[in-house]
Amino acid sequence: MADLVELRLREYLKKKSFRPGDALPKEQELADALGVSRNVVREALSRLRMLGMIDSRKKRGMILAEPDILGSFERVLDPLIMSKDTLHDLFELRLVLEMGLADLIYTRMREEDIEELQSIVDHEVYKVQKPFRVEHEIAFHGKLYRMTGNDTFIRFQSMLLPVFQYVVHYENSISGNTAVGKVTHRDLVEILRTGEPEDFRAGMKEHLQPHFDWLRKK
Amino acid sequence: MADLVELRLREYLKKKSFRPGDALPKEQELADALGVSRNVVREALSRLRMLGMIDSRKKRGMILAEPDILGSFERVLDPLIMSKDTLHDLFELRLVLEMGLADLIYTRMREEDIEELQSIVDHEVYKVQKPFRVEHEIAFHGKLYRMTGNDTFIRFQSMLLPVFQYVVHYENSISGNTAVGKVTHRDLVEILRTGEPEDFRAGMKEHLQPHFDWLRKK
DNA sequence: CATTATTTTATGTACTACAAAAGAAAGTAT
DNA sequence: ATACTTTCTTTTGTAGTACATAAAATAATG
Repeated sequence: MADLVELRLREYLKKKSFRPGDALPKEQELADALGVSRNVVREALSRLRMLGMIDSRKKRGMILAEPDILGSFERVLDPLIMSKDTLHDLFELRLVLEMGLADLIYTRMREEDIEELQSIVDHEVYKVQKPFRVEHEIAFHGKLYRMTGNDTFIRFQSMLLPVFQYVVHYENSISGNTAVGKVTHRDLVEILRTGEPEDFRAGMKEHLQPHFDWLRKK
Repeated sequence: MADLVELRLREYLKKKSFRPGDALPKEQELADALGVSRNVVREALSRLRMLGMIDSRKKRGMILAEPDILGSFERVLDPLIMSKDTLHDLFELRLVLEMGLADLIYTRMREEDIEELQSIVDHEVYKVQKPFRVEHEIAFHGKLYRMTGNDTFIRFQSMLLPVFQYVVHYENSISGNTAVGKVTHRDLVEILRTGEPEDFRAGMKEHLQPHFDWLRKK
């Protein structure tokens, strides 16, 4: 019944339209008000605390805080305990995100971003073993996400990294070698320099084409 | 220090490489092993239970379960307690998702999906007040997400709905009226029938153009 | 008036006790 | 001997008490 108390607390916070920084009633009062023991209230509060919705200090009581949207997400994103289906779903999600990035990137990118991307592809070493390949992928695509200037986005993508690695590994074990698209990272940088968002989307599609092919095969 | 215990439990589960369905040690044993009271262990367990990582039944003990990736997410996605910045980030995320959907949709869509989309646009009433407009948006774009056949995706989008409404409302309060793109839902359906993924992406871009313009203005 | 000491108060942790549920075991009847 | 019922037994779930700890509020002191 800690579930219920959690729900009640949530409703309470909503109803009273608390703003971040406001103080909450003390644990014992909440327990009395809800007709449960302080123990149960603490379990529920512990959950909200984990989600970053509240912050509690001794004596001062508890304060409503701005929840960290992605914090809770990170805790369950462990490829080891995810079903293969979910992993696959997240892999597709990542593909969709990369395909949709173009407009946001073009809206926000600066000259120095291009330079950094160029530097990243210049440091890429070809025909190396898998671990390094994955590193390159992360460096390049990670920079693309950062260029959106969207913090939630950036964190989201870094959370999806282990999932990505896992699926790439899985993909490898089937087809034997890492699939590489016709459009390289270097090509994408060139497109960013001279092309339009549509061109970049088309290039990214080519770059990711092996993954899309793999999807279709399944 | 429930934070710590939570972390420890998580490490423990990872180290022992438990599979869903396996039984966990009982609460008292965990408490003894970690050198804390059963109370603290319960707080940590309560968190994991909330995340869907474990499932506990009386007498039978606790079982490791497959976490519900998005369940925890839903709990904090309340526009009321989110900062304006985060809301904005999520709005952008939604735009990116819609722009990237094309390929997945084309890979999975069936004839009856088109029919349903057609039915949705046929029922749209023009020049109606805002609440209905939002309803149409949800019906149409929601169907697009469902056409991907990706459950995680579908749930993710339904979670983002309130965020979307909130931002649309905010957008309205600034520009005075709801911005509408040159490409309508009806046009998009037609593209799905006869066009290629690239055409759909271009159409979607036009459809969402007012939102992108709004982003640039900020 | 400033600074220090004391008190008060709310959270954090530990421990005990008991209710409830559900599997395990024992007992009984056909 | 098997099927059914009854009685343990065990483990989670809830309640309540006690005390440590930290920090704010208040009192005391120079």
